[in-house]
Amino acid sequence: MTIGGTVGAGDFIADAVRQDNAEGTFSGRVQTRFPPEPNGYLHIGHAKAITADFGIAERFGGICNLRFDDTNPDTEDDEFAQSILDDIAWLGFTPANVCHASDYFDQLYLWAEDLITAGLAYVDEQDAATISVQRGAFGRPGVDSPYRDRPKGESLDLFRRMKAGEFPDGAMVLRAKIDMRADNMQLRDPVMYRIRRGHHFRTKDQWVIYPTYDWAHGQSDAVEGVTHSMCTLEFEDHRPLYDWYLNHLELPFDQPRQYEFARLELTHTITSKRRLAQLVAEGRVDGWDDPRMPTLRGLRRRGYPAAAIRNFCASIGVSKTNSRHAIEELEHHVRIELNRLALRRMAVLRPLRLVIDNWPVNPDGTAVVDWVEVANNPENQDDGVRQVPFSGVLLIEQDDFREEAPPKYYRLTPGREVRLRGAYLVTATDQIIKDQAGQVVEVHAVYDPATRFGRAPDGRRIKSTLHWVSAAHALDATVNLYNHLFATEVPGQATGDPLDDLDPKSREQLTGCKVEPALKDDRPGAAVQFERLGYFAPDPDKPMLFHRTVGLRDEWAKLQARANPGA
RNA sequence: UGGGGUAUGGUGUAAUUGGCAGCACGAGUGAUUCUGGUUCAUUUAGUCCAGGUUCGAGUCCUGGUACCCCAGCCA
Repeated sequence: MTIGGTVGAGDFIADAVRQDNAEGTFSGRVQTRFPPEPNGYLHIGHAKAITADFGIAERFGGICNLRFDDTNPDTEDDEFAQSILDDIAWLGFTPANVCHASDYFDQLYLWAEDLITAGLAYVDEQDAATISVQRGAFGRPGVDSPYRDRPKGESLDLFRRMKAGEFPDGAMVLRAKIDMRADNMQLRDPVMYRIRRGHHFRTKDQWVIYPTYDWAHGQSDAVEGVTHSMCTLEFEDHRPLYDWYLNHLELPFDQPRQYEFARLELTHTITSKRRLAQLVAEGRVDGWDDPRMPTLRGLRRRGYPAAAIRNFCASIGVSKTNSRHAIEELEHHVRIELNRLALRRMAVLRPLRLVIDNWPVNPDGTAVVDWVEVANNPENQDDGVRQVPFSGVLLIEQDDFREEAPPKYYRLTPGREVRLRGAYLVTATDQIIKDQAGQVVEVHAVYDPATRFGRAPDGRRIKSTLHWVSAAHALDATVNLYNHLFATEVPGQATGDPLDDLDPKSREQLTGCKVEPALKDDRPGAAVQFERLGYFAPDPDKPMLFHRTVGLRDEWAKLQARANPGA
């Protein structure tokens, strides 16, 4: 996939693959994997990893597996596994195989016995705190466990009895015998197995010992025939361990190689699974699929097309630099997609009555109703047209009328002609009705009958086009405005708990909104609208654009700044 | 404190491995437009610092600086 000309040039992992192919390292074979732990929902950060994993495989004619890294029964659940499956499919990727680390528990166990037999692993009966102290510290070497040099036969016996369930949780662990004085902390006799009586969502209660990440990961890669194993930067220190295990085992394939890249960070966005889980647990959001959440499901509910997320991930590429991308970059890709495929609808969030004084009436005194034809999507004729009822009493957005127009304000103001989208050109009169508080509640205008469908026969230029609904036909709607959860972020000021930085306006509920009748079929009650992008997504997979709300908030701020340069 | 990494416009990311610092987002300006959207044109601004090698350094050498990761029986 080539997006914006930035991909394909050469991220460093692709370079490595090309070099391997040139040298015949894996006989030209390329295989990757996406290895989530099923302990939460996928978020935008995972999308980057997925895109990289599947992308590398695809670019080099290889395959990519989905592998659940399910080595910790305490935190994992089938609910999460299912959601991950769904989200990957929604994103548009198809794993070559769906695998589980737990599929390899037998093989892992056998390999562990091999290591013990080779004198490269031992059972340690100390508790976690003691082992931790013995590990030493940065710049200070660790000390050997008193069990480090126990006879192989003794370790083997103990390890078998660990598996058989003869010891309580935490009583002992299996450790690799590497080097307690290594500069790299990962090499100070890491734990390979621990006793854990948690209920595993796949293997149930079959096992009471579970492999750690480090012991399971590289070996799982090897079993599957992975060639290029990509993970995030914090595992760089683990690579020597990854290699050490593999070096001491008999492998069915060439030894895989681990590559690390920077995880995705986005402004205004929390991409820590732990934090997101906390938000859900504390009830600060409605769930993992709350439209304010940066989870794939949240983004989907917010109306983000999968293609936009894919394109974004492809465009930012893969590097080892810790960086934080601007959320605007993601939004840019969302706009591109939405502009292409979103259906347009008209809605009025804060209604203002607009009365057309010269609108005709029927012989019985009722107002004429003119069903005008409006394109569903001007960017795509195939989306067709719909009929929208126009009549003498309309509702427009309060923001679209100003009694006294500031400079550069092009919308309705007394004496000015604007276009009502798809309908007629109208000119506001001086007649303005206000309530006791001085608020404008009704505006009057006259229409030009020669401008049906918004076309001016004389070709006169109209600066502004407003959206509108017919008061008699409009549907009542409650609209939820959703925004990023962490919109209040200030650069360099994010010292405290990011959860204290929630944007209180990340969700606003507007009642008394009016939407055009065509939205009846689109379940307006369930509507989700994201104001900064201005789209409307009653059905997450069928986004719709609101007219005129695009960038309104920002534009309005600019407008006011221009109008009052001093303020 | 030891080890492992990373530094290129406001934000990200490239540079054929020593040869004109390119692209995207953002921002500014103008044009177009039945969404103040889109589209088009255009402007702005960059190699962490100090030395060195070289005809020539983002790239090589020396010495600094800043930031990230590592002391779970989490992943």
